[in-house]
Amino acid sequence: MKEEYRKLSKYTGGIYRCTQAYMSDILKPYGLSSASCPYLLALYHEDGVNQNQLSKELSVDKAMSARELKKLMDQGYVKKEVDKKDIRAYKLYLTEEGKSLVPDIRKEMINWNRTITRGLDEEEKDELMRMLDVVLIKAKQIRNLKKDEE
Amino acid sequence: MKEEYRKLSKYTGGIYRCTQAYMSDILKPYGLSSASCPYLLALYHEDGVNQNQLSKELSVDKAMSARELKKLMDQGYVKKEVDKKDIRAYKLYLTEEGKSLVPDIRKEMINWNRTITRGLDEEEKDELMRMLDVVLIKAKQIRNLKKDEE
DNA sequence: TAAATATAGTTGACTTATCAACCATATTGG
DNA sequence: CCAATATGGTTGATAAGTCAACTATATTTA
Repeated sequence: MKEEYRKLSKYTGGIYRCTQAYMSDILKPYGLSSASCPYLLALYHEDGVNQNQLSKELSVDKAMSARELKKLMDQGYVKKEVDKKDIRAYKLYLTEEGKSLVPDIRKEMINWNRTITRGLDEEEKDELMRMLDVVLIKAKQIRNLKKDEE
Repeated sequence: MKEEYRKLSKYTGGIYRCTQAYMSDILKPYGLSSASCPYLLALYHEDGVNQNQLSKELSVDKAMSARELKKLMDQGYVKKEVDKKDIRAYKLYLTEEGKSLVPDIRKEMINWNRTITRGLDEEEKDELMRMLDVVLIKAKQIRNLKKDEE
């Protein structure tokens, strides 16, 4: 990786921040923020998970999830159910209203991703995703390892 | 990109956040934050730039740069000089103290990047960086375009 | 050259995100 | 079984980052 000592985080951070800025504009008319969007998209595909699982899936702190999910519940897009097998935990679901929002948001997200990856062919995009997946898994592993040391 | 509609920002965001968390621990003994680190590394390579140029290079808002650079100046790691050709602007430099910090930080950053990219061979890493570069350039373009519309 | 516009930097209000401490319940191992 | 430990969720404090409004100087153009 030669001189690329700082670039990985420059790239990931930069792309992420541009994405947030863009989506934040797109989501404003829906009364949604760029931070709440990942929750809607994730719950659309995986019902009934709890906040910790969701936080890990999205690589964010569970405190963040607690607050964002509270907003989404207040807006009526997400509902919680106590998990009968573990009364500390909630099972999370989209409401009908929440579900109806997702297709549009998803389209916008696809559109943005397609736009910023013009310049790569389909095969390269697949490669990029595969490699980012490898890197993210590793990065999360180390982060969790560090937490266990404490 | 099939079903990958949300994943690019999941990956970039996730990798970025893990990196921040890791570097934040590493930098604590130096009295530095993960947010100030990019400035030290960037200035080590490119002296005499101004805050706007630096902000663009790092894909952050200039307000962020103003505040982080102020901290670094208070700590004695960065100094400003009024640009004689444009008295609105400052030219930014690392102090000797600032310069002496960089090699260690850089080593840590390289080490982290090497660790999270284990699983990719050298050729793949180069490919990854090249593709992320293409994507970031595009993402920044659109972001700037949007600003001009306003 | 004067007016219009653009650019550099700062600040206040706000969003996004983390960490640490905490409560309550679950799980594990003596 | 029960003590120790782990896990799910919440909250307060704080860091990271954006946006919009502003001041001051530069640049463009009519």
